[in-house]
Amino acid sequence: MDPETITGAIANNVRAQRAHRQMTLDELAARSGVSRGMLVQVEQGRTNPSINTLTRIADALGVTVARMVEVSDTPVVRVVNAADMVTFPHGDGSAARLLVGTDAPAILELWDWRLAPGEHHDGDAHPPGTREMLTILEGELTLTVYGRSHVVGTDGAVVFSADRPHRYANEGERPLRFVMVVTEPRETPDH
Amino acid sequence: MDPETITGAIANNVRAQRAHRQMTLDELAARSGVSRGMLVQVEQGRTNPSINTLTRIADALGVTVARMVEVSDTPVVRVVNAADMVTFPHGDGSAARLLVGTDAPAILELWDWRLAPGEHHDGDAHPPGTREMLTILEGELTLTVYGRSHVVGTDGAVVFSADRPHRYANEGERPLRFVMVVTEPRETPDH
DNA sequence: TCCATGAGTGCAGTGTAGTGAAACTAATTT
DNA sequence: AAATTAGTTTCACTACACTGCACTCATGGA
Repeated sequence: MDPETITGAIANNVRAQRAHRQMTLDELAARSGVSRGMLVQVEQGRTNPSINTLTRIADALGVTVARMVEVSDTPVVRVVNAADMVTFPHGDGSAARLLVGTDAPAILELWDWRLAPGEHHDGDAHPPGTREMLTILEGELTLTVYGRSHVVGTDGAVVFSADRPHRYANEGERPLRFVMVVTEPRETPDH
Repeated sequence: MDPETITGAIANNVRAQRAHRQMTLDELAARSGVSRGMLVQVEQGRTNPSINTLTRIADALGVTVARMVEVSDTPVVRVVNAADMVTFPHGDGSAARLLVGTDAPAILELWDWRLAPGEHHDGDAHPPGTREMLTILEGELTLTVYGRSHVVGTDGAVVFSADRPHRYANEGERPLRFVMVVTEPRETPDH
């Protein structure tokens, strides 16, 4: 991502937020403690603000810093056929399919998991903030997070923070199938 | 929001991302163009990086800048039993079940939908930024967004922007069941 | 017409982000 | 032992973000 894209997004966001609140440059300057001249430069994308400056501006506008640096993209409808999906074989009768995923503005992945009886999978510790949400289509899942185990039955659901190591296990006697949603940073071993 | 909170979040995020990719400081420095000494300071939250620096680091790690500055609050493990879920009956043989949901920092809901043949559901126009992601467990879904229809077969998946009116329809002859994820990254920017 | 308000520019001065290199730990490894 | 690798600190130096103030240029009332 080009740094100018970010500063441009910041420019748009700051200006839009300020306009939305009908604040003048002087008001925002007084409220944020950032000089008016600097605000002009930020709103024109002609500077390279520090986190400190950005934080003060975001606070004065009542929004999060994350929103300030969000690049608005144009979403479209994307259909993924079953034949095009990536499948990660994991054992005999076990596999994980990445159904569909996005990476902006919020990273989301939708997975279809199958675990044969006795099988398990150890998930990596995702970056802080990562959450996983899943529902059991058939069978019974034993989820271990934070050193504690939770049993989720068929049609049950669970949401948890995945920034720690965690394990999915099929300790039952029937095949296990569940759909999982992963949100937050993704773990593609890119380039 | 305290600037130190942001720099602390950046520190955690950068360190977690780098560790997850098993990159050394030298590798990240070479890839990002940010000096190794600076990276150490960033990862310790002892500096006030500029957007330019942040962008280069985020790029080298393959994540968005917005994610770098996100403050992660840690939700606990929450298991929802099938008996406790809220079901919205929708017709004969049709129903939507809210499996599990969160509302901070981003709204995330997991739904289990069933539509009998001939049934349909019109979704409201969600706030800007809302996305829906779903996969078909059985049957065939006809999704209409932006005035255009898309047919998604069993095991297929689709992601689309839900800030416009949209319709789920079962135009097939078999029962339709699909799991849907609704995400709304931003709360309404007012007050 | 004068006056007020808001947006934007220009500039000297200051603080500090950021660099590059060197040197120091503390684990591995040969 | 010696050599390697990764993390951390220190230091001098440069670049520029940021401030504060004083301007100009609009628009819009009284």
